[in-house]
Amino acid sequence: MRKEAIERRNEILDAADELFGQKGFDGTSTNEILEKVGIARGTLYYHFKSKEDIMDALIDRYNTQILGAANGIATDKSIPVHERIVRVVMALNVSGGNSKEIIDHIHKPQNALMHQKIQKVIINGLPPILTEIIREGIEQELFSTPYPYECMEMIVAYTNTVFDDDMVDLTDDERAARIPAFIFNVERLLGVESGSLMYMMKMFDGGNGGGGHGNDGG
Amino acid sequence: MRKEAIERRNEILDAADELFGQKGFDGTSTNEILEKVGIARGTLYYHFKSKEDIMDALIDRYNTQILGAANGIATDKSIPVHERIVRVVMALNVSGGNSKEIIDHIHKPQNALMHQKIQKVIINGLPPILTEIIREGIEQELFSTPYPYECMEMIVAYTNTVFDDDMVDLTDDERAARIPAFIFNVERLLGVESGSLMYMMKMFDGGNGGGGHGNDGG
DNA sequence: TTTTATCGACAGACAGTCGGTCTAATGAAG
DNA sequence: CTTCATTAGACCGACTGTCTGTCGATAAAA
Repeated sequence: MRKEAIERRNEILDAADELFGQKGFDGTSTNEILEKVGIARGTLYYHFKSKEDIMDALIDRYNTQILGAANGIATDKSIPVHERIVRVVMALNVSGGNSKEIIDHIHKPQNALMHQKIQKVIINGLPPILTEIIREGIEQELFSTPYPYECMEMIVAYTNTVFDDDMVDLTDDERAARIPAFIFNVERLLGVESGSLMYMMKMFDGGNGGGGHGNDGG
Repeated sequence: MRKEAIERRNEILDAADELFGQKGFDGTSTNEILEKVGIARGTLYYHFKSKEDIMDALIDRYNTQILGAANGIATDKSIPVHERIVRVVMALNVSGGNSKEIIDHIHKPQNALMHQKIQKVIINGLPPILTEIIREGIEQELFSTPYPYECMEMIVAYTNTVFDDDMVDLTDDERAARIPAFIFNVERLLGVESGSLMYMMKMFDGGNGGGGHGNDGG
């Protein structure tokens, strides 16, 4: 019945996480949250100052998870530079990583505000991580750009927008067709020879399960 | 007192437009709207089926205005190809065009859903318009890319994200520093020689009034 | 005893509904 | 031409149910 504050907080966050994911932020009432946890109204507001405060705390969790995962990949020097970049970006947008579930969660129509807040974290948090990889690649003379940061910013902005089910309605085929174009553009941005990153196609296919977000194409 | 339905509808939309711009969608109550128009509750719901319905109608208006303006510039063959592109993009993001006011309007923290809906219109509606310009530029051998559409999609996604006050917190100086990098990257994407688009810097400066979204930097 | 966690009744605000009213136009009867 | 009945569209405002956030009381730990 009575619990440590942190424990209760997490119970509330877990419940909210699930409910927001199912019904969206606006579609979930505080009553539903506290009923799910099995606490009274006052308790909820003892731990959180508002409903939005719950969402912000949830986003903090996501932040840690998403950027932590990204950082983990980014600093793993056993993975070749090329591959690291794709993996970091893919972890968010295409493949079936941990953070992918979060992102999918967020991509419900009712979650506009949460979506925006997560996007903000990604667009501000991911480029610095990726830029470090690029610098490494520049040192190894794999890439060549005077603006590694802005380069990454552009790539992240793109993938977060276009490979976002809410923003651009693409069939699986259309999405697949975007990938060579995307790789081509990335090659140009990073100043590498055309075709030299095309081998990454297979990573998208593999991570994607042959289709995209929905069921896989037969 | 008694008016044509279309007229009333527009009165309501005008009021909602202003109020949403000042206080955001969530921050504006239907009472405020109907008081501003000077009508009763029932009247509001006679003309619109819900509050969100009002927002959607408002967005339809924006669509027409934004994409209409973009199209007007895009098809004006008296403007050189290079300049047309910048102008179309700038009309949304940087300069003080008509649609800029709408965009600024939308960039209030409380307007996440409206923001998202407008972004969706832009990311889906603008690249086709811009792609036509690019094709013209390719014919004139100004540009060279096998993926004009995806190129434009990337540029639009970028400007809509990074030059968006809500998404990336940039000082006026930081924003100004992004511009040469942005132009450089666009040059690479469009396959033109480095520096050949740099003259466009002045367009950003001019349209921007020397600063950015806030008061101009001294 | 003091602090920390919990409770649940309550207030205030809001979106959307519903039965009813008002008005202008139409048209038929006087 | 006038008068009265009818109708449909525009409008009204009280009301309902729901929701968020507050507060004083209370129980359990420290």
